[in-house]
Amino acid sequence: MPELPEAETARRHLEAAVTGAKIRRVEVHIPRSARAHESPKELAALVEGKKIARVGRRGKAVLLFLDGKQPATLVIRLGMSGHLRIAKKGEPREKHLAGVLELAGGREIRYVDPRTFGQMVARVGHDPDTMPEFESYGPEPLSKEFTADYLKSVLGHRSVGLQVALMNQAIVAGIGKIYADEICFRAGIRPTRKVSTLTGPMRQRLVEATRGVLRQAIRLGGTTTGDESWPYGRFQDKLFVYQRAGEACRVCKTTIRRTAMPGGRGMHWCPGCQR
DNA sequence: AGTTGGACCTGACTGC
DNA sequence: TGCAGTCAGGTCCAAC
Repeated sequence: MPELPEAETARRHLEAAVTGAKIRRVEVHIPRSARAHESPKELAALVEGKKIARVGRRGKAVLLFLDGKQPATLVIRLGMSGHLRIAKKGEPREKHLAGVLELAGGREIRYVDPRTFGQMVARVGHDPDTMPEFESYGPEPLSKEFTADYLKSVLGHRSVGLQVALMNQAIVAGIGKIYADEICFRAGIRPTRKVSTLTGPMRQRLVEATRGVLRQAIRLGGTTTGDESWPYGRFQDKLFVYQRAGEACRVCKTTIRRTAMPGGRGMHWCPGCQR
């Protein structure tokens, strides 16, 4: 499921392959994937005929910065099964092909999204901070703004558990279930711990664990899980707790537990390593 | 305001 | 073998 490291891997892939390319035409095959727009035509009108000046990222979203008469940005939110690939025009269509960006020269960027939780949104301008998608977003976890002091200011008065807080995009952008579990493990803190009770050293460990886990995952191309929608990753071999309930902790041999979190979803953690 | 839970969606998996 | 039921989770929205 694409979180920050998977979005960053996709960003780097696209940056190398399509920077400078012109988008001739946009096709929307799953209308729901353009649901932020009145119609797919509105999306196409903002994108067609423009050049990909740069490929960026904000949280879990990939951003295509487009130059033309009216500069614009195509925001691609991958949802939980979204996947971007470069194809040659005429290659067989994927089963859940949601959208196609046809490039000058016979290639195309294909956006495939079986569960259709993701979407493509075109916005005017190049500044993510002006776009409704990112209005409430917190800092990038790999930026200088993400510090122990910042965490103190934003978590001090909250009663939610740590894993829920890490997945809140308004607190920090780009973290989902896999990395929230792994960050809590590496920081040595239980995912259920109420964030208002975190100590100063714990907040410092969280900042370091977040950076360490995300950087390593980016280096390894993200995480590939069972549903093969993300074929690039090697971080799955480095997981300590995510989807390892019932198995022995790789550090202390304690059995990894799965505990239901609000919403009925599970969090994975090691009773031996996490306090 | 912060928190919780349901809804959206499809493929993979489980159990009969 | 096949079919129904359950789970997975990013994000939004309604309700407490």
